[in-house]
Amino acid sequence: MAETDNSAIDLEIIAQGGAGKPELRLWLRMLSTTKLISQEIRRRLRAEFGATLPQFDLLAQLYREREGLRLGELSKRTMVTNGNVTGLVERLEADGFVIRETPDGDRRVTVAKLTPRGETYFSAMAAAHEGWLRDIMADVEPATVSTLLGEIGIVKASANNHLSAGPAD
Amino acid sequence: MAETDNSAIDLEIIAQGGAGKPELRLWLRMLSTTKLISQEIRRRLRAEFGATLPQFDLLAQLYREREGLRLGELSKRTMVTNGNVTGLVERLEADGFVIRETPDGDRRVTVAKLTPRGETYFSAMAAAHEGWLRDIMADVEPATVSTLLGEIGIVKASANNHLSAGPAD
DNA sequence: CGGCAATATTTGAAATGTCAAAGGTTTCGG
DNA sequence: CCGAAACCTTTGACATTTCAAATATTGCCG
Repeated sequence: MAETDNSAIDLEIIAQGGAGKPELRLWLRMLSTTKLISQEIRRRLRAEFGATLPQFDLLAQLYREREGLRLGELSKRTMVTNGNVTGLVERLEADGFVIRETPDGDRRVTVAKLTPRGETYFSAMAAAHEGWLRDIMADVEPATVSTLLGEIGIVKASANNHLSAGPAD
Repeated sequence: MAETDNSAIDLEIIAQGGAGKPELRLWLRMLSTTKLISQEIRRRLRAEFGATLPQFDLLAQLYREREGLRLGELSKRTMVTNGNVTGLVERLEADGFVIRETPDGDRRVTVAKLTPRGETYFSAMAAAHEGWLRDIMADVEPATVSTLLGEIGIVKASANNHLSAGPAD
């Protein structure tokens, strides 16, 4: 069961002793790796900026679209449910990083956009965030990073084609 | 705005799919892929078994250790915080899938173990779960699965070696 | 013009997630 | 033994998460 991994923190134990089905093993390894890195990023975001990961994600989307985004669009891009976006934007607005406004044309819609303060705040976080990732992946060869980017893309495409709800964007 | 404006210079590309630093792109792709598959698994677990993903994870650990596990050990293996394990086990116990007991030797400890009903329940879920994964990854070549397993292992090892808290024990 | 389906967001209940602080229980040094 | 340190779990405050139901608004069709 020991392969190249001695970590005690390891979801992969679910698989039958490491001899299990390859797809299952791959999934468990992806999941535990992502969880590990997420927790590290979250820890640093919290310690250095007092922010959470979902907040960072949401701000990142708004940073790309200076005109702002409708909440439904934010929901799709961040892969967060509608109801969740409401609460996230509420808290970010309370902190002064975001403002909500309803366009004249369609009063069903709420558009969120960054405030100047939000832009400054996110800029600092983004720079740090990128450095953290280079640090975390410091032992991974550039060629491996490149290969992984493509192969994980294949996995993502496959998953997208086999959703019970039908392919989503 | 003239002189001391160095805040938002080359960060436009952050969080974007097209260009930018390879490590960042890889991370974002890993994250979105994992999120996508997690959501699919969660949907099916809920629809077919009325279970949640964290519950499934926890039961999987107990299934492998028929003698039961201390809550702290469960916390490490599932990568869930201590406080969270308490609530998870509480709900699973209320549903009759798990029992808690305190060993005679050390009354600080709580050990959780599967009930017979819990074993039956988990067996069924595990079988289905494995099938779902083969389905979701149906378009990924076996050779790619194998390559990915190794390369993601490298990423995980690198992350583990660069945790701000020091390597996870 | 009236009504109804489609669209967009909010709300509410329940579960999960974090961290920090508080509770008991051992264990060990003096 | 006694008291302090170490250990294990629970609790509490908050944020995030999902789904489903409720609201609100628009657009279209008859």
